[in-house]
Amino acid sequence: MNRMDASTRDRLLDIASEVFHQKGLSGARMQEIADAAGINKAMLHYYFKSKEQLFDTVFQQALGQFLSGIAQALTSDAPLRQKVEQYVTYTTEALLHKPAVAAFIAHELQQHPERLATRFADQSLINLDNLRQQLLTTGQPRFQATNTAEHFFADMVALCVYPVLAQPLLRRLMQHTESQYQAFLRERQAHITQILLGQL
Amino acid sequence: MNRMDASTRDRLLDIASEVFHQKGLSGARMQEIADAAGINKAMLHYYFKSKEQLFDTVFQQALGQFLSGIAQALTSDAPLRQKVEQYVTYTTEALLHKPAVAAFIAHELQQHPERLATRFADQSLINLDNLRQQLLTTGQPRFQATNTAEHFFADMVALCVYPVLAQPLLRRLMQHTESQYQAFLRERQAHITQILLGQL
DNA sequence: GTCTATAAAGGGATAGAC
DNA sequence: GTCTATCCCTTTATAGAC
Repeated sequence: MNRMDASTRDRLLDIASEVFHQKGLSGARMQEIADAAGINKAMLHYYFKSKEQLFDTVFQQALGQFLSGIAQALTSDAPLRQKVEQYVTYTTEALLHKPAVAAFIAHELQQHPERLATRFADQSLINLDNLRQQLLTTGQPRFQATNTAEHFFADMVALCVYPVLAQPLLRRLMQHTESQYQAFLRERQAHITQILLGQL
Repeated sequence: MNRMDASTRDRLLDIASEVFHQKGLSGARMQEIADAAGINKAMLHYYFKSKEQLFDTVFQQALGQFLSGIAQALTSDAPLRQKVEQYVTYTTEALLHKPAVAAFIAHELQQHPERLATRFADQSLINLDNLRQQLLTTGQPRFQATNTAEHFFADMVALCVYPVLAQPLLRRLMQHTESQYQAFLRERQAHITQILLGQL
């Protein structure tokens, strides 16, 4: 077999992801990726035409995974609490395995927001109306404010993602070891549901 | 006067900050900074020995401002609600003027957490004991849990910072214009205090 | 598919005139 | 203080042998 091997390509993608997540597009080096994979640059260019193309593949994959967690939670027709728990669990576990991915996406989107265009060209998969409806029908006064769904959504994502994204900072502020901080992040899952929904 | 002009240096720092905040250390180009300042690379190297040194200055300045907001809130002896309001206002306004700085700090610390060392070498300015005490004495059951101060603190920072940091993503998800999103961020100030402290 | 060698461009840094 | 010209290392990308 001499045609491009898909499993090799996937292996290279995984390795490239780690490097890109850590260093970003401009900080990553093709040489470093090749070294980590035990091949040379020429080989890497054989599988991916250019650094740009390799990066795009890595980035769209990371973004896709991140957005799919959101989309699943928002399009689900589960009750509110279950929806939240589902998102919090999914996101926390995903980020615990790839802590650098959140800062990576934020940093790269900062520079090129148009990279999102691909995702939202056809349909805006993510619709807050469903969530808004659920919030309003709780009857809770705090969920009657304007933009209640927008705030609730922003809160939920922020509470899950930021503590991972800012781990280097927060961990030092709290004087936690790495494993203490991981335990802290796990502890937050219940805490986040609590703070968002209270006794509901 | 032929000796290095401090006001020129400050002007260069401001311009360099914008570029570094947007593109990071590895993405920024000395040429671009020089162009934006209307000078040439040689001049830039006259004021700052190297790109590395220019970056360090920019980074430590950004980090210092970010941490000072936290330190002020935590060391203040104001009552809890006032403390929170103070932090939220300070941080929101600061980030509205420099939206890229949050992602910049996160991205650069991800790669070089040791850049924090300078800040925490002598004293750990930031101490959660004071906050913990205030939370416990509210009598509120939800503030009796373990790590209550850590969670409260992480929540507060996350709710303020993440929506700015992830603006390119969230803005598109919510289909807001830039000014709509800014209004949303201002609206969040009251919302964040409310969600953190409730009717307390 | 895999390698070595090298072309080609980019970008940080400095020499030296003014 | 400010500029032009240039050095030189790094890094992407490809040519071409096996």
